[in-house]
Amino acid sequence: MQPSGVTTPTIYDVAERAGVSIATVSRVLNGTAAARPKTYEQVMTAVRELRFVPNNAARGLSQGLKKVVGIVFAGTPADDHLLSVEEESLLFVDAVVRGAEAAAQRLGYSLLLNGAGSTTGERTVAALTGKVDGLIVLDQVLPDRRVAPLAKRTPMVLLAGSGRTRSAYTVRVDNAGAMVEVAAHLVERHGLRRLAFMSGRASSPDSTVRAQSFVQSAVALGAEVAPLEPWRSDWTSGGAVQTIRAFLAADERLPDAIVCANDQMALGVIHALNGSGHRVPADVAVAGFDDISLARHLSPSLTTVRQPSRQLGRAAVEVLIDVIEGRPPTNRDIVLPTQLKVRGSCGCDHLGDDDLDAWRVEI
Amino acid sequence: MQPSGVTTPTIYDVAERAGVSIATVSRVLNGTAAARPKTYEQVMTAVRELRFVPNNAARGLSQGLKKVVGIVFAGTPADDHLLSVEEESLLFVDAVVRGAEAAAQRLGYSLLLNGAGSTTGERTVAALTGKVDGLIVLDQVLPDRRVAPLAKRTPMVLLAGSGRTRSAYTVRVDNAGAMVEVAAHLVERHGLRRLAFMSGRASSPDSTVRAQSFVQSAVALGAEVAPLEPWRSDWTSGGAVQTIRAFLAADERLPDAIVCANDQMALGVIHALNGSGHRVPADVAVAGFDDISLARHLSPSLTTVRQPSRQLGRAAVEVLIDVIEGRPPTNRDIVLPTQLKVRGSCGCDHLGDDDLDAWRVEI
DNA sequence: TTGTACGCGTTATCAG
DNA sequence: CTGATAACGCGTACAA
Repeated sequence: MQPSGVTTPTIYDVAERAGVSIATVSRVLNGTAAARPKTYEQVMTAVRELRFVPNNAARGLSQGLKKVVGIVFAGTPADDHLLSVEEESLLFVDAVVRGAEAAAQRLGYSLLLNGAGSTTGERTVAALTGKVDGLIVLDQVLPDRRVAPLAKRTPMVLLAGSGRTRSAYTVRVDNAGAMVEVAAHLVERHGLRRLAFMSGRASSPDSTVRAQSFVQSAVALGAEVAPLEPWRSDWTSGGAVQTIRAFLAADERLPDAIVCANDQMALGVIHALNGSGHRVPADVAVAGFDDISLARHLSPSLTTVRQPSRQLGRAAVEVLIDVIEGRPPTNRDIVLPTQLKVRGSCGCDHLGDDDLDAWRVEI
Repeated sequence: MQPSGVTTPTIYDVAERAGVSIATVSRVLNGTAAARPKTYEQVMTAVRELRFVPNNAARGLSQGLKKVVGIVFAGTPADDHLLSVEEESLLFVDAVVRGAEAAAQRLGYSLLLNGAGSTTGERTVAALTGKVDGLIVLDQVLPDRRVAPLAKRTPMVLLAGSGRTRSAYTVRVDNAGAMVEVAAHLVERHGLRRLAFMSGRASSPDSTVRAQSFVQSAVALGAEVAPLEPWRSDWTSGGAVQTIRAFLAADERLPDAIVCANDQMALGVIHALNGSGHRVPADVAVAGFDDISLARHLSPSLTTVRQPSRQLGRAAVEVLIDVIEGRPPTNRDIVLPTQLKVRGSCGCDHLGDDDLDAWRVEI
């Protein structure tokens, strides 16, 4: 029964040791009802001596609430042989997870982490249903039309993505608005005309929305944007390096600016450009998206759209738990603000201290 | 009972619909015993129609196995107000978590994520005991002497750290050996004599071991190392920037090389140096530790010690599950290899393509 | 091959 | 204020 051989004390052990019934133990432990001071003490010392910790499985069964929320991200292919290859994961996802974890913990829940392959999303989500009270599903794991049936069975909030799904709660940023700002900055402030947008994986609504909005507003401002497809990459720095190299090998003329769907690709672009003798931002400007923590500490520092990643995770958890506990929020589509962070890679002189103080942490 | 109002079908619903007993349902679902083809089909269609998913709490209670392993990292202070400050988290930890998640999933387990504050480590770990079958505890969450009592109650593996704890399984890298290599490279290959080591948080055995080993071997090679304390930072880029600025403000002479306890600090060091007109590696060489995925795509690319972060997570999960399922490994201290990655920041000409092919991922 | 009935550890409902 | 005892949903001896 306990394969590991270690035996854990149960509430019965505590009750016996304290000379009371299990009901009493349960009550004092949960503060459900007051107990006589003496009884209280007896129970507590028994708990301490036995180092009793309630079995969450039993508690979950009894209460119908496991106090666990799951978060599913696109990333871990089930196939093991791919693991060695895909070493570079999405920093944005990690930040979201951190925020979600902190929020869950604060609200008395735990966070169950779960990667899903490109084809396993639906199955993964469905299976997880038995282990959690609710789910946070990130961009790219579930096509919009798969959401509704799943959301009907389990409290569920979609994090990032298009925001077009009405069947579940959504927490996201205004991708479209952010790209309008980027385009405006590049075209109007820097007078750049020949632009390119490097997309992430095709299955990502986030990437798609950013691309479309960027193209649209750039064109509206009189600039031209290179065809999207050849500029597609895979969200990673390594992938972006490859894409740029392929482009350079084809001996094509570089655009004035390359805007990337995330920071990691922007990094790769800068690296590849530097490696082939091109200067950023002198020869070509580069911008990213996310504002990963390292972005400001690079040379050149990265111009990017700040996305409140941790807060996204946190908001998602808060909404989810509200739903789980029967307080469905009225706002079903929460949109958090973005902020254009103008730094060195677009050609602006970076003052270097934009918000550095915020980074100080006592040792 | 179900605060969210959604009702989930149970095994009884399936049994009724299929016209069999719950025992039969359980058997076909778990493959415990063969069933007549017809019965099998009846059950499976009922399962499909009802979209039945077994309740993990019940299953865990019944079997004494929750199929969940927890991982505890130092990082999320319980205090909410600190969240806004500490935005930069350890990339190494994120990588470990990714590796652990993938491994857990492959072995049929789920990963429960849990941050612990500097003072809450013990309590957090103890409380988690009720939710999981075993725990992975990262560097910095538990002082060595707190490990034994906890490890006695729950299968537990320590990830990173000194490796000095005999009371639990340990998975780590050879920090000391790695630093010997770094020192040798800097002193013998580059002829540098005046060195400095930037530590991470004082509570981290990882940082301490690296520092000690580096100092020792550098001195043995005839170099001198600046006093450790003024060079201490907090693992983050932002912290490192501050440390360097403070140092420069004091108008002290820079060392020939600054070796950092992790890559993020190395990045910050380079950034701060660049910002004050110093050139890396021309004026001062810089090296890191971890080899985060971005390290090779920076300018200059980062010389660092590659640490197999994901594999650490994976190995920890594998060991843990072996213990949980009653197959205690004989090797209680698993040490994974590190590799010195000589790149641009130490002054070596970086060929640029060291292992770039490994980063290609199909889109 | 299948069904009955019990146990897993908690919480919660009732009496007392 | 406290103690029996019935769920909770699933796995599994034990019988048939």
